Amino acid sequence: MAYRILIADDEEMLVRVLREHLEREGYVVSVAEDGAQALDRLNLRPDLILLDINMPGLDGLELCRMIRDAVSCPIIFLTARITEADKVRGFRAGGDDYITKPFGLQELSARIAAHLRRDERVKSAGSIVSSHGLIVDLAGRRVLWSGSEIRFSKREFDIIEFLITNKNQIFDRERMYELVWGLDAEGDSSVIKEHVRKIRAKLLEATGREFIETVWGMGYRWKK
Amino acid sequence: MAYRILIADDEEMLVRVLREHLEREGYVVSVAEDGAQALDRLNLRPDLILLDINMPGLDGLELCRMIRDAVSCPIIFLTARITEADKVRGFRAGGDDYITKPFGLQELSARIAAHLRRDERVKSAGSIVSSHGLIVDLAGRRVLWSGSEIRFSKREFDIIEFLITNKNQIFDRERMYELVWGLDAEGDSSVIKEHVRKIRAKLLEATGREFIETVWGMGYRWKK
DNA sequence: CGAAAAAGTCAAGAAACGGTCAAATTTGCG
DNA sequence: CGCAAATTTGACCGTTTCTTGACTTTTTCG
Repeated sequence: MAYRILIADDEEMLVRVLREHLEREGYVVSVAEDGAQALDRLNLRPDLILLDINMPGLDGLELCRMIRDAVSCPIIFLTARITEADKVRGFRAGGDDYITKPFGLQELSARIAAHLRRDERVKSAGSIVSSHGLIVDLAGRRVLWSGSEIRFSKREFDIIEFLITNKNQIFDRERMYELVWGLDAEGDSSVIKEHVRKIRAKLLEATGREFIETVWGMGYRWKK
Repeated sequence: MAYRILIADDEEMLVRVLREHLEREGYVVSVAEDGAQALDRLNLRPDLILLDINMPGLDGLELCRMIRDAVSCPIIFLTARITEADKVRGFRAGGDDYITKPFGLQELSARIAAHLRRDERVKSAGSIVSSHGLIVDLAGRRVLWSGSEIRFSKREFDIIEFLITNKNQIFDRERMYELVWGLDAEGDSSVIKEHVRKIRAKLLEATGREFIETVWGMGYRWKK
């Protein structure tokens, strides 16, 4: 299946060239001309986003953060010129790479391919996710905080893994129960209340922070 | 629950064959013979639309855009022949796929299935819809306005989600009650008055704008 | 104008939900 | 088998949210 690339840029000429080039390489391209449209187009679940950092409307970095909240695909900034400070801010906001205008199409293609490959690897490897300094090692099934391990039982880790890999999404207890215990599981989803309590207690004790948020009537979510 | 497919095409023979074939595959099929009828049938909330691009009356692309304004389901164009330029225009107008006549029923089935699967993924993954700067995060079940969150209760969010994903359509309270609470719900649809009041108050307080419009005697609609 | 229908407002009781705890049951392991 | 840890269950309580019904305002139309 073809990779989907979202171009968020308002320079018509540039967009036209990019679209043509990328479509020739077999990508499915969609375009957004401003921030709001870009957010809207996330519906299409792009595999990679090319984001012009200077678009009308929303601030580019802010936009990047919002995109990051919704999808996890690589984001490459397109930008006129860039300082070291810009770079740092960009990476903080969740960008993965920069390419400064004007750029060659060959170079762009190479970077896109690299990111897609890397993303593919990460997805399949199942590895480490971190969240405000908390390191969750999915392969090793351990949670680390400033060097030392916080111990969780199997169920507890299952729940953490589930929530953290679906960061910022909300799941009610029914749904979590189905997805963590399995569709065919019988039993009462209210067990989750108890597990969540334990997880929270351990995390709070070790880190002093709250990671799991309750949204009344809707469910739980892992804070970004 | 069976998927609903809307066929918008005026060639009687073709429609008859399609209907029979799709019904045999378990879909619920409805047919529109011109643009106006197609728009009307959107009430049935189809899960996918097969749209003949050359129908009497409205221009096909224009029709596609109007459909797109109202519903978000996949739209597959049925067309006699197609150039690259047509394709681009079609995608711009919000089409998702093309299939050129004459086509095999097998191929059509495959494409339909693929789109329904993808759409299901998107729906369950949840996504983001924006409306005049208001950002509704379906997965995170929250509403953002210029960076900060406007809090809504579950029912309130359900209603917002429903209206905004059916932008520009009007729903009377009965219908909204059925579709948001569920067909089997018992109770009085006049609760909606109260929820709408709360939603409006919160939105107005935060944004200074009206998003939900009352159409006297008809119902409510989310302003485009 | 004036009556009837539709929509909006408000307050209060009902219902649903989440957090907590302790006790019961199951599981893993020596 | 038998112990300890993990998991599940059920009950309770304070809170938040939902619903209801009475009442007011707005709109329509004879």
